[in-house]
Amino acid sequence: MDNIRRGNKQLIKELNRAILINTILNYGPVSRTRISEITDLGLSTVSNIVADLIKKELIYETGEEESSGGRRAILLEFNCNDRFVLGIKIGLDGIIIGLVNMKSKILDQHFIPSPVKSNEEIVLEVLIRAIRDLISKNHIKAEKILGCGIGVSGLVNQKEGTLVFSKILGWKQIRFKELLEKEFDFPIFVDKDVNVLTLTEKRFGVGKKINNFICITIGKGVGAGIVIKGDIYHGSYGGAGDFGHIIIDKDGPLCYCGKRGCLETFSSDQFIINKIKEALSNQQDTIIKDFLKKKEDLNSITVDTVLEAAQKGDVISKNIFQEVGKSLAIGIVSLVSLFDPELIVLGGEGVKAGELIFPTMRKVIRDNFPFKKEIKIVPLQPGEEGWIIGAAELVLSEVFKTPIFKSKGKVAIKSAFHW
Amino acid sequence: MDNIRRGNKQLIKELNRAILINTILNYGPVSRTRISEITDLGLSTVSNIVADLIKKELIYETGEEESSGGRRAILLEFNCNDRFVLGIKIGLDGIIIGLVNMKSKILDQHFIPSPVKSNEEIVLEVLIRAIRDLISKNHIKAEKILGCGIGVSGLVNQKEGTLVFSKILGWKQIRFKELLEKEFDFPIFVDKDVNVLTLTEKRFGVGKKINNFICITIGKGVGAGIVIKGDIYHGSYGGAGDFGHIIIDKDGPLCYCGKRGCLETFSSDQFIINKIKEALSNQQDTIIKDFLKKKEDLNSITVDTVLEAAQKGDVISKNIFQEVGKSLAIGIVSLVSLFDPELIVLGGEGVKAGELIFPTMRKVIRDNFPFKKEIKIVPLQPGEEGWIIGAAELVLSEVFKTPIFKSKGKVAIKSAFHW
DNA sequence: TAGATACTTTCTTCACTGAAACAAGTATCT
DNA sequence: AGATACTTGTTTCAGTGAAGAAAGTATCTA
Repeated sequence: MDNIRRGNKQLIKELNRAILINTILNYGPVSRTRISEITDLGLSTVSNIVADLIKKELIYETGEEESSGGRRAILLEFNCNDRFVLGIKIGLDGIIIGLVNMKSKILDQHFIPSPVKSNEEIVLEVLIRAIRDLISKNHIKAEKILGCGIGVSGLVNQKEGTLVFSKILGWKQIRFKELLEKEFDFPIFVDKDVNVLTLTEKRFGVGKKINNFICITIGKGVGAGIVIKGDIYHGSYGGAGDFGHIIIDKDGPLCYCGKRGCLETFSSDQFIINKIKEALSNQQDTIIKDFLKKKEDLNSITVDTVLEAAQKGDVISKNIFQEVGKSLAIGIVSLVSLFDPELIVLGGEGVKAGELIFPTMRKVIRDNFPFKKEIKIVPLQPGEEGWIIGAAELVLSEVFKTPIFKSKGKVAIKSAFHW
Repeated sequence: MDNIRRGNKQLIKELNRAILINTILNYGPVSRTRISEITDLGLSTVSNIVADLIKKELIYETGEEESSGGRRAILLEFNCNDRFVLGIKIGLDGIIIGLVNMKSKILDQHFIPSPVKSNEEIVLEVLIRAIRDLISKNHIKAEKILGCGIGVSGLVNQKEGTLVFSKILGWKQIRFKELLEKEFDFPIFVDKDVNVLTLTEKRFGVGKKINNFICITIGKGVGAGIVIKGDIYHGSYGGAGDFGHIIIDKDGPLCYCGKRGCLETFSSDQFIINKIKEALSNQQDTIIKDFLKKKEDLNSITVDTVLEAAQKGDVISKNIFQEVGKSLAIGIVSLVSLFDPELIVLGGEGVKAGELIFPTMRKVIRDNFPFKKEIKIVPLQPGEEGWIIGAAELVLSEVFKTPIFKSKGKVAIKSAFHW
């Protein structure tokens, strides 16, 4: 209540423009009359606002509809290629950068191999060059870029736009926002990679119309993006959704995070590798042996090695994935108890092993909720687009944010509703 | 965005009235000029709205302030005793019912001993009589009652206003809303007891200015009320916050809920009783023996018995409480990993044993987060007011809800901003 | 040409706004 | 004590500009 703007003509104006633009985004191409019907705004009001928005080049007329017995309707469309957004995903393998239009369509994307194990300066240098290259290659004026969103693995301070710490990347304290904003004239937004992927699912994917859901990523680590009442939930200090570090075994083994019995100690890539190494050193019968050139070459084993073995029918390997499935299920059971979500989405590298993990996982979940009707669990198609679109969405969601709330402090980005 | 009202004069009007009433509620008694400063509304606007609200008897002038060098300010106050709300808490021991004014002050309250193990009809009958008695005893016209909030232990369907199932009360499928609304002309709101208590803390207690926090109740069961972005989070099906049934030991003992290793199997009243019985049957040395008249009278042991023993220094009993503390800590660690809240509040019967439980709990939490700065954990004073105020708040929060959102379906309650 | 549908123009309404007027006090000087 | 200046709080009133209503225009079909 306290953070709501007072009512005056300015608010009405912005609000109705927001409603109108959103209607065109969702229903477009669409006529004035139809907009009036959908939004319940007066026809003259719609006409006036439309005229204003056309003048400002935010929308444009794009032909006529078939007649339905009278004058043909003039269709309106959002001018989504007038300005652009950059979406960046920083991963262990490298950086993916994409140019995205205002309707979240990827226009161009590039991959820059990893500058991992680098320090702040080098990472930033690579990013700056990548951004400049992308902009110039697409012949876009820099002032047409609305902003840049970055998704990165680790603990992120959203407000400061810094990566506080990332175990996987081996980085800490990288001031993306501050340093990139020095270089460019558009705002930078940073968030955890899981949250970025979750955002994509919320806006365009399986979570589109769902208010409360959780998107779990399985891979090097285990994380979760939490959507509550339609928004990503970050927690008070940005650390929410640390699904990999809930405790599923109170007297379990020590985790690198300092706790005991974390889910991640039973389900991450490292767990799989450790398990298979253990099996090998116990002389257990697994075809992984045949994969190794030298017998001692244990360090060359990756999750993909084990996955391949399991897919070829190796029992030991299959069992390991099943065990991962069981542990994930235990974690999900707790998630469901706490969040009671409508949907759980599974993403990340780990879905590649889905066939091996999910059946056990689903079974354990079912067994644990005998009185509850089946919980909707949907695996995601792997791919890079999700990350880019989500990162770009960090910017777009700000641009198209409902103009009802007071903006405290200096405004990071100008809302589309008073361009 | 889709659920936001379109901008027009009506919205401006309601919005500014809402802002003004809220300002008076928060800062009152307060002058027109001060309201203008706080809200940023024009002075003439404030005067106009005030005149309107005085006419509608929502606010009134209540004397003058000391002069600060000029004309004395006329103070305005919210007319909080013009209408009333009922708050009911249904517990194992009985029903507490309270008459609450619009500023959440309890004006009268009564206790009706338990109709537990009764069927739907009897429970409803008792409630109806209790409500009638309270209203007539206080000489209040029924039309002055805005609504009635009910807090009850168990799984609640908020929308339907039903208790779906309660293990503790042994009830299922009680249609509070439907049946009580047949009897009375005001709307009924039902929520889980934990959420009701949490609501009180959010509005008036330690959580007042905190956006994200969790309120844990310890007692017959273990539950949690979750506050996210200032609102209680219910989950998609009303089951969120089932903290007692997160899994802290994946291979732990079977819980009555059908899962294995639930927190509640390590921390509820039943756990404490079972543990002490076990100790007694193992002939361990505890002064509880002396408490029992007959040696075999094991079933007379309650948590209070064990608590008394522990407070008298009984080592076995003390250890049990410490074990509870440890298990709760493990659960809280997972909560923190998932929610990253600013604050954790501890309430419920269990706080009586706080001295025995909390030190261990805090230590285990600290040990588990070596890299994290201390987490704020605040125990609550036990008492009944919290339940009543929270239950009443279920109604008041609807009455004073920000008038920005579209109300879908038929409106449950008329907002104060267009009385 | 009648009827339907889409859009535009013109005019009205009404809640906020800001400036000025008014009201009622304090401070200070004679 | 009375006059004057200043301060603070409230009301009045003309003005603004957004939505909205109604009437008019444009364009299509049958």
